[in-house]
Amino acid sequence: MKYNIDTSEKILNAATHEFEEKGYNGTRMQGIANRAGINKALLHYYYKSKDALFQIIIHKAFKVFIPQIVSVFEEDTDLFTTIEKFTSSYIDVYIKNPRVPSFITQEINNNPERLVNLIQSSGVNVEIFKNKIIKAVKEGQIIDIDPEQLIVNIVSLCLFPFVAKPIVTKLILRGNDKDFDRFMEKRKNEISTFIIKGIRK
Amino acid sequence: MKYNIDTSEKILNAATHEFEEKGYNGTRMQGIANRAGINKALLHYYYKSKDALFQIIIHKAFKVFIPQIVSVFEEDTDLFTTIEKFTSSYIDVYIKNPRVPSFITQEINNNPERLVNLIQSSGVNVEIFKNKIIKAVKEGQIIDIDPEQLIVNIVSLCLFPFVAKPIVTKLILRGNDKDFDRFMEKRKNEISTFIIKGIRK
DNA sequence: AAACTTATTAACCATTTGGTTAATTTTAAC
DNA sequence: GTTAAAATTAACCAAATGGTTAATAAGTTT
Repeated sequence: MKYNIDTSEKILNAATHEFEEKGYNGTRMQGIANRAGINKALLHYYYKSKDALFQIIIHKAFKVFIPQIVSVFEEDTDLFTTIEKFTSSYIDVYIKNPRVPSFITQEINNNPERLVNLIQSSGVNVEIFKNKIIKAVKEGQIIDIDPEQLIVNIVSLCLFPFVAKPIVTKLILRGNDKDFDRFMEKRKNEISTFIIKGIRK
Repeated sequence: MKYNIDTSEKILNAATHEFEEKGYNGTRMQGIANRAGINKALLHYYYKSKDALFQIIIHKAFKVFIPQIVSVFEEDTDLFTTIEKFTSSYIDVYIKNPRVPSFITQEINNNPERLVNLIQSSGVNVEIFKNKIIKAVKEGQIIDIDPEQLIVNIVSLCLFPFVAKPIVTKLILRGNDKDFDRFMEKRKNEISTFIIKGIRK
């Protein structure tokens, strides 16, 4: 026997929660151990250091989420369909993993370099999407919009609500977590209409 | 003489930078002292504790930025003009204070309650804006859009690029800080066109 | 310039924190 | 059932960190 897989998973789950909630600097190894119901020494027995554990978790997060989105870019469909599919599946991923955007946002501040490298090395290629937009402009299908502005628009509309979840929930919706979920579920389908109407000629 | 105003400001500046860059948990009192070119004991002589210092800084940030935006809501202009003015001045504030959105975003994660209270007590009232949207829908000026979705759209489009600045700069623009500034300067004027086209009947 | 207040510092302290050691219990192998 | 490997723990450690103390330097007042 080499490493109890059950304990290993328990730790990884606990650590993921802690890091997502409190960020790297706010997370304590003791806190992870407590949450996993184990001893701090055992934690270090399974994972060398806090940093090593964090690396694994952030890598895992990207391995899971990025590919689903990339595949949408690469499909050979028209721009409108791409936008519809992208927004819908992008929001859907985060409805199921609502703490991830904040986690990533925190990481942007702490270590921008690492994050950029991670995304790049995970095969995201914005150029394909850019070209699709440029083509649509040339063909007169959409208005003359800067492809970079449009991409930022799309990503902003999908991601920001998750990053600012408490503000959206309490200040704008004046509700609770359930109201937020409903709001995002509705958004998942509506957002592409808004975007497409904003660029269609 | 009670407290050297110069030293006091030096500390506040240093602390603001540190907190903005590293977040509450990542910031060290020694780091602030170093940056201010003083001794750690003097830091505590001027500001009771790390938390007290942080409170002052986050309050100050809100006192400065919120009122400018609220005033736009309250003006008695039509919806389209309101959107134009809001997006333009909102983005402009952050072009001049680009680290603030990340700072606030970190605070959302650490202490959502405090942030929501702070915003509410600083007089932001979304209802005025909501009503303006509802009225525009009724009068057939814009399509039948959920006012909450529209507000989130507007805020997302303005704020998210700042929160994800490194990603936008390196991954989408494939440039540097200057490219980002140019991008946002252009965005300041273009974004309202996109929004209004997206809702106009 | 003496007396007093304010500003600044070096040295110190208690607690927290990531990480280690060495011993103990559990599991698997023979 | 004995032995070896793996899993788990209690106790410990050094460095970092927020904060304090007590002494000194710089200004003000009279």
